[in-house]
Amino acid sequence: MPELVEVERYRVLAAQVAGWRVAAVEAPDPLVAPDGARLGAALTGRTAVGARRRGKLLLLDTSGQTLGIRFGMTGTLLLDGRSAVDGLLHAPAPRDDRWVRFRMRLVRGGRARVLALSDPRRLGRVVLDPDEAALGPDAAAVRPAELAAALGRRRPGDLAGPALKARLLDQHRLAGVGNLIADEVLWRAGLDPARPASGLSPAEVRRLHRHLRATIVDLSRWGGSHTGELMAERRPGGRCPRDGSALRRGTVAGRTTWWCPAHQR
DNA sequence: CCGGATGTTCACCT
DNA sequence: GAGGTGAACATCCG
Repeated sequence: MPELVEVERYRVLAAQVAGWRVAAVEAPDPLVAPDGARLGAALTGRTAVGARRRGKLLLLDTSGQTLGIRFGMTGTLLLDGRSAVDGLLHAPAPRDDRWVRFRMRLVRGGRARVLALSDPRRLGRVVLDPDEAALGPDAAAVRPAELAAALGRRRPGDLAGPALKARLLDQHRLAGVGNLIADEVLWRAGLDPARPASGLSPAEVRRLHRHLRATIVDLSRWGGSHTGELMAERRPGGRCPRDGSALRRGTVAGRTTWWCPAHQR
């Protein structure tokens, strides 16, 4: 379920344990939390300091090392058994205890809280000191010049080059945009997902930037990546909410992509 | 039973 | 080296 919009909610949730001391760590799934023993040893006894986010990566700083959580497609963060996205979920509700792949008990003044990762599909990852520098600028705060840089410049002799959507999804260049946000942004900006990214005019880059930022604000307010205007039409027979054209479905950058052939150019 | 899924990574092409 | 494609990961859902 998580793209940047969801992970930001997780960050707010995780920030609640700032000042609490880690009393115990459970990492029973070696796929999701490789080297769980080292994780426990590093974190136990440390105090949580604060929570940050870069793209889809959640970072929990402690008095020792930093805990990094990636949520994959179906991961959800729980605090005391409750999710930050309860009632807004598109993915299965985190009701099943079998889906808890990582759990941390924190204490302060005789009270205890539990921060946990629920992830049915087990594509999430829990690691120590993740490489934050490998991620591009955060999409929620990206500036126009940074977006232009992320799209890349046309090199002499290049006729085509990578697709616009592929660049938006490339976490090394721009962090936080996932498949649903990408389609929503491109639909709003009236840009064809398969267009060469380096072929955008300066005016188109500014338009894309404006819609990227506005989309993230809107989806955050409305409740998640799946609350976009295009979302309801991502189905056979779906029509463009703007002009009523039949939407197209295809594969761009290896992901299922929906777009309006009439107004996305 | 089958197809698809909000992500990342890797092998293998061109 | 750069991009694209497809598979893999493992599980649930419609």
